[in-house]
Amino acid sequence: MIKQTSLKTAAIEKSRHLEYFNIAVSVDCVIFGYQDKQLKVLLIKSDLKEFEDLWSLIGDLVQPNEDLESAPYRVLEQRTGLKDVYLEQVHTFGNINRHPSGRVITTAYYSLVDIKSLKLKLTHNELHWHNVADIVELAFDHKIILQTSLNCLRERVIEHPVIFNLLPEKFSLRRLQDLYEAILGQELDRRNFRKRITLKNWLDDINEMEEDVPHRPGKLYKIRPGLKNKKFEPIKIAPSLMAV
Amino acid sequence: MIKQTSLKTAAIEKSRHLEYFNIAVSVDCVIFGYQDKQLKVLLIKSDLKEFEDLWSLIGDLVQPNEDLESAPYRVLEQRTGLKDVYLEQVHTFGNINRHPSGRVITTAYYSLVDIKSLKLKLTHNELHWHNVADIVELAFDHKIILQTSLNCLRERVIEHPVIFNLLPEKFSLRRLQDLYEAILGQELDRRNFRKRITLKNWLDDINEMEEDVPHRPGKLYKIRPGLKNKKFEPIKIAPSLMAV
DNA sequence: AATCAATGTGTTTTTGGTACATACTACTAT
DNA sequence: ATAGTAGTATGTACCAAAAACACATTGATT
Repeated sequence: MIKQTSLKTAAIEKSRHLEYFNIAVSVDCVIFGYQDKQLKVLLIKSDLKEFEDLWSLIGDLVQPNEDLESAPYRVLEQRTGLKDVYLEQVHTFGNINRHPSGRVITTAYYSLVDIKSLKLKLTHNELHWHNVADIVELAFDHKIILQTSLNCLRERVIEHPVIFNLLPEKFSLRRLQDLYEAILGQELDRRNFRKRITLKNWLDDINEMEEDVPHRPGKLYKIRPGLKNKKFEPIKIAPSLMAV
Repeated sequence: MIKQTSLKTAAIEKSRHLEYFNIAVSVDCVIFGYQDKQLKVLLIKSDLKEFEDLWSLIGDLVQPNEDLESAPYRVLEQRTGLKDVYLEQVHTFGNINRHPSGRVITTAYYSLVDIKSLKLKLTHNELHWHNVADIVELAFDHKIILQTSLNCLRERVIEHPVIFNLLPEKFSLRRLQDLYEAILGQELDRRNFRKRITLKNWLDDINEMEEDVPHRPGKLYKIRPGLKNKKFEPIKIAPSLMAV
């Protein structure tokens, strides 16, 4: 198993003895998942004595021969085996004393993954899923990083079809609504929710029904092909709020 | 006069000979201004032979003893003499080859300043204001940084009262609308614009009129005290789009 | 005095969001 | 088998905000 965190710490301790502008650069991944109506985040036990018994985000130093953007993909693949995940840069955190072992600036990314698709790989591992809502403290400044990421996710999820990265391929509208509620932290009206989702035209009705549910089964849907990992980035023309 | 860019380049060239994870960290400031109905950005002549005759953003390496967030404030004060400017982190750029002198990861910030308030300091200087709309090429990856920053600014300006950092203390609604149009890149309807601005309740009518204008003078306004540099950050509750 | 160019405001229409009620389907307990 | 329960599924009325739009006002210029 990979023991990256120790490597990272050792390297950071080494770096503090170098001169002038020697600052270590890392990435930290806020890996979101969804299970049992709860938004989850994948955490690892901190290996620093300063943060004993605290959990931390999964991160690593940026390698000299890799693009910054590539680092979180590498970290995610090393930790979870997943490729082609949805990743989004959130913010860069660089307070002087944010890392006890030395000067480290970290760029935070959040990722959305389907917990079921990597369940087996996590057994016998120091990684665990935690309910986002229940987290009270994390190592380093990772609590703030988590909060910032969650805020970004909340904004993003409303207008862009990224939420489906957290769900299995087929899902009912009820499950989708549960997920929205878990992310947004508030209950939604079922009828209005369904209206708006159909309006967005993100879903394909696949003519299947839920099975083995203890009630009337709901219809199953898939995300329309091509939408799931699409990046909807900057080149957004001026919004309508102040239109002519 | 400060000759930071050369220092930065020299330091970067030195750093490439250091081992392993030695990556330089810089900040780049996209300093927006507004004049003659044009959105402007403050640029400096690149001092790298690779980018001869190209302009670049104003940046510097992050010092080992300063917070990342402090660096852009320092850069801005050194370059323009301005304190208490409005600054916002945009994104961090870290492609391997983005800087020809070595591995540099840069965090971009944008800033909004009133051009008039620092006009004198820029004479006999290698700094110049450029029309954002006219820029076709910049040194490094600064064109993309500029575009990304502009997109952030566009989003921000709609909901938050930050635009006033670009204006003198007193201004007419017409000037404000011109500025919105310059930023958003589209024309706005005067009546709807005024309605929405008054609805936002950001302005104080100071009972003064424009002077020396070749037409009917308009009323002058100020931003309401306390709003100008206020940060309206993350703790934003779930938006109304999907409310109960 | 008449014209021009800008400021300043009000009304209607349309759209989209919110609130809300009822019918339908499957499983469960009697 | 029947009634009850808990979920799915859908439609309608109301309200607020955004867009489209027209006219009166003020001051400078001719």
